[in-house]
Amino acid sequence: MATVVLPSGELVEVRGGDLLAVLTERGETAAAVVVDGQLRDLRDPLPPAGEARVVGLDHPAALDVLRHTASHILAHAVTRLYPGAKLAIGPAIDDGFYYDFRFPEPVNRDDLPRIEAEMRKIIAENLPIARVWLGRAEAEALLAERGEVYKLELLREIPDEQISFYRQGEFLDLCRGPHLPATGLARHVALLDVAGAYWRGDPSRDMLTRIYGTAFPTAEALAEHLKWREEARKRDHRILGPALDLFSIQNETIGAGLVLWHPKGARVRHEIETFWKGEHYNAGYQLVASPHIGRARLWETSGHLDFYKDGMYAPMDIEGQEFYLKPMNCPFHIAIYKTHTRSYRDLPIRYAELGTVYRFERSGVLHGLLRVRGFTQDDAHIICRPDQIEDEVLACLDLTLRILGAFGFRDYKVALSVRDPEHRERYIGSDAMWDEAEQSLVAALERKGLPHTRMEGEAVFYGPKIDLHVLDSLKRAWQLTTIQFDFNEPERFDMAYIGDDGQAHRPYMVHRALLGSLERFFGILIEHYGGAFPAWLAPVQAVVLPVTEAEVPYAEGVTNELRAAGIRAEAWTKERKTLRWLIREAQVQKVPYMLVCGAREAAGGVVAVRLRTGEDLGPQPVSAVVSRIRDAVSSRGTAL
RNA sequence: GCCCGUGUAGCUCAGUCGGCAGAGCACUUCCUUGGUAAGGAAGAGGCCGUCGGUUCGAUUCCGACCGCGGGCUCCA
Repeated sequence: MATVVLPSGELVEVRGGDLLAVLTERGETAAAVVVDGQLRDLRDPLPPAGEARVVGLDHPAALDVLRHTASHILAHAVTRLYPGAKLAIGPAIDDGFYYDFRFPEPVNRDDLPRIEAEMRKIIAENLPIARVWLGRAEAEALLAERGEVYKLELLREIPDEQISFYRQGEFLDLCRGPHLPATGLARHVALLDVAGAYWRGDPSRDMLTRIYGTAFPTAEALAEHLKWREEARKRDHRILGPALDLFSIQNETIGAGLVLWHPKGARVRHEIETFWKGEHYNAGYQLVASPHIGRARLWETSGHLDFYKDGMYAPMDIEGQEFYLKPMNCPFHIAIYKTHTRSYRDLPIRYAELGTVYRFERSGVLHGLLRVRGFTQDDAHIICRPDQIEDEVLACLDLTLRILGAFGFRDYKVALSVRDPEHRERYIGSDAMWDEAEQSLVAALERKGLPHTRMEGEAVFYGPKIDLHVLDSLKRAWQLTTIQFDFNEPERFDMAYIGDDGQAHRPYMVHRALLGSLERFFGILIEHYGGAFPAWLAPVQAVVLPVTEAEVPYAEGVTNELRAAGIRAEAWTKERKTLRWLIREAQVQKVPYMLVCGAREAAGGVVAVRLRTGEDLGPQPVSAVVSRIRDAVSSRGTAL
C-alpha cells in the first residue's frame, strides 16, 4: 500500500503497487511517477514507502520521458520500414531527441515524411509500453540473434545481471527507461533532420545515420517550436550577411574561413570597435598593437609549439629565420611588459588589443562567421599582484556586463571551469595558486550577483576560467566571454615585478576576451537582431526618398543636414524609381528611418518620417528627426 | 577527416528520359514624373563546379576530385 500524489494534488491509495491500473480506473492519463526524486515508469511496482508523485505529460520532468519514448517510436517505425536496420542509441536531447541507425540503404531527408507517417501509425495503434527484464545470457542471445551489434556492445558495459528492455507491440529495445505507458501519449512529434554521426562519437568507428526529431505535450507547443526553428532559419547570418551586403566569404578567391567585411559590415564593426575602445580606456586599459607574425623562438618560449601546434599554420622562412602566423596575442603583450623592470606600484597593467589571429580549423567545422580561420579577438591581458586579482576579475565582469548590455544581451549563464581533482598532475601551477585564483573568480561572481555552474575538470591545463554565455533574442545561448588565469606563460617568459620587499615576484596574468572575436560576435549580432540593427549600429541610419525628380535637390539638402549632424544618411536619388519601390528597398535593407520628400514636404521644409517598423510619424522638421535619431543612438536601445 | 544532401547567369531557382541553355530579381538603355513593401519595354549576361570515362555527340549517364549545407556521444 502506497500513497501517491496525483498531478491535481489529490492523494490516492495504491494497493499491490499497480499505479497504472488505478489511474486507468480513474480515467486519468499521466507520463511517469517521481519516487524519491527519481523518474520511474507508471507500470513499475511502487515501493511500499516513500513519496510518490505522478507527473502529467505537461510536467517539465516528463518532457525527457516523452521524447525518449518518441525516439523509440522512431526506431520502431524504422525497423518496420527498413528490415535489417541496426539500432544504436536514441536519447532525449535539449529540444528533442535523436536515434542513430545503420541503414541497409542510404536514407535522406526525403525519407523523413515516410518514417514520420509510420510513427503516426504506431501512435494511433496506442501500443502499451512495458518493461521486460531479461537475464544477461538471454539478453545477449536475443541481441546476437537479431544482429544488433551496437546494442551488444552496450550490453557488455552494463554491470547488472537483470537487463531492462522495453516492448511496444512487436518492437523490443534494450533501454533503461523510463517510458510513457503507451505510444498513444506521444502524439505531437515531428522529424526534423538527418545527419551522419560516428558510433560513440569516435571517428575511427562506424558512421551511422542520425535522425533528429522533437516531441511536445501539446500541438501548440510543437507548432511554436517549429515556428521558432523557422524564425532561426530566417535569421541565419550566412543568408542575411550577403543579402544586406555586410560581408562575404569567398573560398575560391580568398580562402575558406577568411572573411571580407564589405563597407556596411565594416561600418558596424567600426561602431563596435569605437565603443569597445572607449569603454576600455575608461576602464583603465591601455591599447596596444602587435604584428601578425613572430619568430619561432617566441612560440617555443610561449609553449604554443608544444601544445598548440595543430592549431597553427606552417612556418614561413624569412631570411633563414622561421616565422609563424600568430594564433594568439599573449606573447606580444608579455614582450611589451618585459621591456621594463616593473614595480608593484605599476600593477595592475591591462593591455588590450583588437588583435587579428589565424588558427587552423578543419574545413568541416568552418561555419559562416561563427567558425573561421582568421579573426580579430577583443583580447586583453591583465597583469597584477595576488592581492589584486579579485578586484580585477570583478572589474572585468563589470566591463563585460556593461559592454554586452549595450548590445541587448542581458541574460547570462556562467560556467566556472576548475581542475579535475582526480588528475591534478595534468595542470600547471601550485595548489595555492589554483585555490587563490578560483576563490577570486567565485568571490567576484558572488559580488556581482551572478550565479554560476561549477565544471570540474573543464579547466584548461594552465588555469581556471569563467565562461559567460549570453541568451539572444531567440533564447539561444552563445558563449562569448572568457576570463582565464594563465599560470603557464608568466613562468615560461619569466615575468616579474619588484615587490615592496625589493625582491622579484611572479605576477598573475589573466587572459580575457569579452566579445570573443569580432567576426563571431558580428555573426551573433546579425542573428540576434535579425539584421535589423538598432540605430547606433545600423550601417545606414536614414535614407532620404524624393517622390519625384523635382524634390531631388531638396532631398540632397536634407541629407547634407543630417550628415552634418553626424547621422549616417543617404539620398536615394541616383535613379528615378517610384516611392513604392524606394520604400520596399529600404525595408528590405532594414534601414531604420525613411524620410520621404514630396512637394508638400519640400514646400513646408519638413520630411515625412516612416520607421522600419512600418510606423508613419507624418511630417517632421529635420531638426526633430535629428534629435530623435540622436536620442536613439545615444540610448543604444532598439527603440527608434 | 567522415556520413547524407547539394553545385546551372551576380542572387534565387527551373530544365535537358544524351542533340544550339531557361525564368524572376539585380545590371544597361529607353518609356513612365510617381505619395509609403516591386510602373512598363528592350538589351546584355553561361567552361551547366573541375578533371577523366562511355558516346557520333555529355550540362545531362559513370568515376574521381573540389566547393557548399546539415551533422559527427547531451550515452542503453
